[in-house]
Amino acid sequence: MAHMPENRPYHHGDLRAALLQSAERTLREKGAGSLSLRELARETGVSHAAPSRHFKDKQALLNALALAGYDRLAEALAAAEDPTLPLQPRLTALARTYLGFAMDNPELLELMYARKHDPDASEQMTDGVDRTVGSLERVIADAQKRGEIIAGDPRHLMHLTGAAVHGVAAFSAGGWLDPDTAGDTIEGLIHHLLHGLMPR
Amino acid sequence: MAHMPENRPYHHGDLRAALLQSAERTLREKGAGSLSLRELARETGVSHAAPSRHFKDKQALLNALALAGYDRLAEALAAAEDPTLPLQPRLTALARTYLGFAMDNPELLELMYARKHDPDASEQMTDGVDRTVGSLERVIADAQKRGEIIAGDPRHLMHLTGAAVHGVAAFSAGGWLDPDTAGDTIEGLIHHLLHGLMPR
DNA sequence: ACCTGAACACCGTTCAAGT
DNA sequence: ACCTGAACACCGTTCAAGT
Repeated sequence: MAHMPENRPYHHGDLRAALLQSAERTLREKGAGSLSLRELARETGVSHAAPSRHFKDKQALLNALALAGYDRLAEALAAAEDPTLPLQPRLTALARTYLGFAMDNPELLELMYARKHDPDASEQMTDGVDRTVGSLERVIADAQKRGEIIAGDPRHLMHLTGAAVHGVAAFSAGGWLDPDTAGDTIEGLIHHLLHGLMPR
Repeated sequence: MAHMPENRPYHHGDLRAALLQSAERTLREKGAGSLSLRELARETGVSHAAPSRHFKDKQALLNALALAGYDRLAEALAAAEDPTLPLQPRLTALARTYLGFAMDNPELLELMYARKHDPDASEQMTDGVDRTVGSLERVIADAQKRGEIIAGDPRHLMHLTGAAVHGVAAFSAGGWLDPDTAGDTIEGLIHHLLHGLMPR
């Protein structure tokens, strides 16, 4: 009458991780709007009340997804950071990486920047944003030291550059910018930010 | 026993407009997440099934809200357009207007750029974006004619500039950029886009 | 510690029927 | 034409109870 393996209490090991993984699939395939805790529980083969042991409510699960997103984005940016490159290609590589993440994970990006601040989780979010834009700050500070970029508060320049890159990425991920030319647009953005739009 | 004025069939005139108005209040006060058709109907004093005569489903109501948002934004931008101004202040005025709209209507902005495309309503959305960025295109084309901006596809320059401005606005509205310095950031963005970040 | 089952108060959508 | 009332199939959240 033993109809279940005995090596785990009820399910297949780590419900929390299983829920997050299933949630990310649903997010990618059907969007954040049609993500239901009950359906998630169903897919994972667990009762509808089980998730509440791991996430106090739906928002907590969404927050966890967003935080994981920041981890992956920050990692991708760190991997794209190449201090041996000249300034412009170095910045362009970062911007292209951000754009790539946005187009591969449009729903996740939306979630990451959604204004649903559990005032406590909002700390972690701000930290996620900081880590994400942090690679930019290093590049800018470096370039200033070498005199390749004008002086000025590096955080101000970072915010401005980061926001601009995010704007192109958000437009592209949202479908308002032709995906085929999004790469050119982001390249043009970096170029014109560095050289200016005015003649000479 | 006449407990209702006879000059209207059931409710107070224009249910569609009443629903939209009530929805926009809820959007501003409690966010898009807690916007329910049933509660809207309750507030408007009508049965929960009544809204369906005016909006085929919830998404249709959200689309209508977003479209109204584009109308208001495009109108504000058109009002801020001053062809007698020199290039930089002229662009800065547009960017500041966009930023102001974003900070006054953060939830509405999110809705306007949400990727929930009923493939039919998506046409109207794209049109809304076009009208919104359209004022930018005129400024850029003008400036090119006067030789104040380098030659090149004006639509490319418009997309790039528009996306950058949107990025700063989205960061500010989302709370990732200090609201007190958002104005400086957007001014810096326009300045550096025109003059470049590189020395000389 | 971790999960279940039942219960509660909500949803959006549909559809016959009323005025 | 416009709205109602009832019905259906879902939700998220909570909580006693089981293992």
